Amino acid sequence: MARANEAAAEALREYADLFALEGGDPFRVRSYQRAAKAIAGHPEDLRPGHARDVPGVGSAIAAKVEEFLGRGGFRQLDELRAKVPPGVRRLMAVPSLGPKTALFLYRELGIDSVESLAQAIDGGRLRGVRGMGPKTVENLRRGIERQRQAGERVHLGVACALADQVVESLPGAERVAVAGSVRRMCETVGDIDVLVAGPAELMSVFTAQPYVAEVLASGDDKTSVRTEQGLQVDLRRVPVGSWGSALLYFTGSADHNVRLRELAVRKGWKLSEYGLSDGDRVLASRTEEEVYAALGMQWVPPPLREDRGEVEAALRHELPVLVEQADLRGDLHTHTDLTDGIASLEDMAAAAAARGLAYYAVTDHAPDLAMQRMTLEKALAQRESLARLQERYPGMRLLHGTELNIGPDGSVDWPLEVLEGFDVRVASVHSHFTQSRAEMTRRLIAACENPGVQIIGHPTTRKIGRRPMVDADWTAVFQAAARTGTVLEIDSYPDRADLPSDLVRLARHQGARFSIDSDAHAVPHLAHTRFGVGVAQRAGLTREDVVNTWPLERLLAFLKGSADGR
DNA sequence: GCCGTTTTCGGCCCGACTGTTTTCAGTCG
Repeated sequence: MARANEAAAEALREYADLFALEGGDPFRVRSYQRAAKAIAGHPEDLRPGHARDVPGVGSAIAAKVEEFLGRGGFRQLDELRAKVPPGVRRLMAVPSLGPKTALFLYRELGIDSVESLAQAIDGGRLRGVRGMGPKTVENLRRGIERQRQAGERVHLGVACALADQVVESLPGAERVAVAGSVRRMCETVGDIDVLVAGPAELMSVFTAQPYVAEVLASGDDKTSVRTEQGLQVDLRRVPVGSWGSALLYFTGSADHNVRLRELAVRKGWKLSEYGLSDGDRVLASRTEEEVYAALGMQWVPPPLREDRGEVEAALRHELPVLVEQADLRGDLHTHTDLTDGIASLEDMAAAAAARGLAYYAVTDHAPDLAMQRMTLEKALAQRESLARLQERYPGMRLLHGTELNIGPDGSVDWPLEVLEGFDVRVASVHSHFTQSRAEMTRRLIAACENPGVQIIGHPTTRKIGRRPMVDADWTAVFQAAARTGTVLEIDSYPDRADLPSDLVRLARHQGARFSIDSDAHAVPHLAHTRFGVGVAQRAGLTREDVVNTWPLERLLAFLKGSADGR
């Protein structure tokens, strides 16, 4: 993936933040933000001399990017960094705290970090300060609390990118694999575990990598570092002969491992990272499959290794055949630059075809989300463009869809006769997140019962580390979804992972079906479905549970039938 | 700072919500 793009985009995001903090022109701030978004979402790697090829990058930003590609920074960024302490920028990450307030707190009260803000709140120093009423202070306190709960953990998208980078930086290894919570596809990750087999020099290769900020500990068999972004990475070197048992041990979860060790003990054996052994005799160690087989079990896919019934199922040889990314035949929730995507309809469709999809729904936002400036006329014009574009893709069916807005009362943008003109109708909550449980439950059930609604998009609306899930009686909502044949989305965006896997389990128990969608706003986002598949696997979903693994005809019949049946 | 069937200057996603305010500023999607 385009690593230079992400680094350059992050530099521009930082510059936009610092520029905003300095009171810079908001339109210029937005230009930097837009350029960052466009660069991050650009399907091609940035190359020197080609920054201007990215839409939204003009001559001024191109010059900054070119300088960044050359030396990892640019002059204007350096100057602003010298003026504004990094902690002040981090203040802006506190929900409800923007640039104006951050600068005010810094200038007037000397608050230059989230920590000093927390101290100021606890010490009552904000009392009586202009604009800092009790509710504002309480909101800030809660925002800081929410950040702390997310703690040092990052979402899986960040963790996977770093883990991939670590693996690629160790080409001298005989074997290398990511273990731990990343391998289990946990929605958030506290540290990254990587396993290698090979010479001891790999450790010094590792500590010399540019992403390493600090070496916490380093020996021949285990090295721990902290990266620039604050994440800890543990690299463990194991003998190739015990690769399987080591991978098993370091993949976890701890609870799963405990259960396996108990099984071994019951047979009079011992299981450790070095192997499954009977006294001095090693029974299995080279591969995970051998170890599980020796214990009389099926190999357990890592996303299931949480001691939530998978051990028993594996002993009975009744593990589900989990849905995989290759099973996805289509994507039912994507955007274009007609609303808030950054790529054209043509480019998104081409990328979808290149991914081998059999069907692809374009679901731009509907008019009730006013910021998107959508109109029925625009939607109908898009439908015509889509029909013309279809001729280019005999192997892929283009579906015209929409992402509706579920209003506070559960209603959506258009009347049924308009909705029926769309092949795919996703409906999502985008506002009024703080309704009571009773109101939110009624709202979501009303959406399920609307015959024009086929899929509920990102049902909880959470954003990891930023916004909690809305409060609803999920059992009641999922029962309504099952009863009406309304599909529940697993939004694959790694900072959403929404539904979360625990709720997917609950919903499946109620008989609901799911779609695993990218919610792509740019070409590279189409690949995010790997994360959505991880959520589904952790919940034990099979192909049958996921409607966009189905052949198109079956999918369309299901969507239509569920609408008719209400 | 970007961009151009509104076109080389003058717009730029726009409205709602929140908490504070006495007429509005900041934040968010």
